[in-house]
Amino acid sequence: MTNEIKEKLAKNKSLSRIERERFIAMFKAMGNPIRYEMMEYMLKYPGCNTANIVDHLPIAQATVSQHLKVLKEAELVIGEIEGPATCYCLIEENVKGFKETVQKIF
Amino acid sequence: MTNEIKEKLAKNKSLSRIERERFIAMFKAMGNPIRYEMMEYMLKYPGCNTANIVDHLPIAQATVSQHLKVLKEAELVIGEIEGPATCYCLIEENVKGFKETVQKIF
DNA sequence: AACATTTATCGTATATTTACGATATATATA
DNA sequence: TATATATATCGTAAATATACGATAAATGTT
Repeated sequence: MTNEIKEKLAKNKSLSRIERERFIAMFKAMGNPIRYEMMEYMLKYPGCNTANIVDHLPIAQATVSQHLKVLKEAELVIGEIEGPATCYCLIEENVKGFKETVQKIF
Repeated sequence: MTNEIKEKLAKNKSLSRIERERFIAMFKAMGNPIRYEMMEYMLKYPGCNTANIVDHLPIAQATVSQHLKVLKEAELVIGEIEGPATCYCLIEENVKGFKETVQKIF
């Protein structure tokens, strides 16, 4: 089987209900300017903490925390407790998976 | 200049404010299960009309029309009037552009 | 011109999202 | 143990999204 055919088959492989829901939740999570900015910030400053993000954005700390929760629930981002602070990073594997799925779909 | 370097530069090229807003609007538009389903349906049945989409979904015609408006405003979809009906298609160029941008970002 | 068909828009109810201040929680330090 | 610091959660107000039925608008047909 040629690689071309393999690729076509791969492109046709549809997502399970769960995968699909997670994929859509990722779109939704990134479809907000504040959260999009957060993603970019974490890409640029991996391991940044909540305070860093708050300083970088024009919204209150409580709101930042809420947006972080959305990104965490979408499994795009992980927060690791480090002392009294929480350090945030993109979940590279999942971001990669998201990007791959975007290529397959549409 | 090697292709590798060209690619890296391309990856660093950031979006203008307008491009960025459009990109985020696309995420938002696709971050809804009904609209996501519509996109898939149009991919499968390019040129389908509103009635086809209504038949395929569990929501009222008015709501379908509203969701179509969102996809149109996000420039992901175009509707061409054909007699009394409107035929819908993905805007392939923009979908392609979206996919490319997703690769560049994150 | 009257009527049927198809889609968009209007008005509106409900749900969800977004934002904030206040407060709770959790950890580090004095 | 008390205090300071960092973050999450709660309660809530306001904005936006989602859904519907009713109706308008646009086109094709008789």
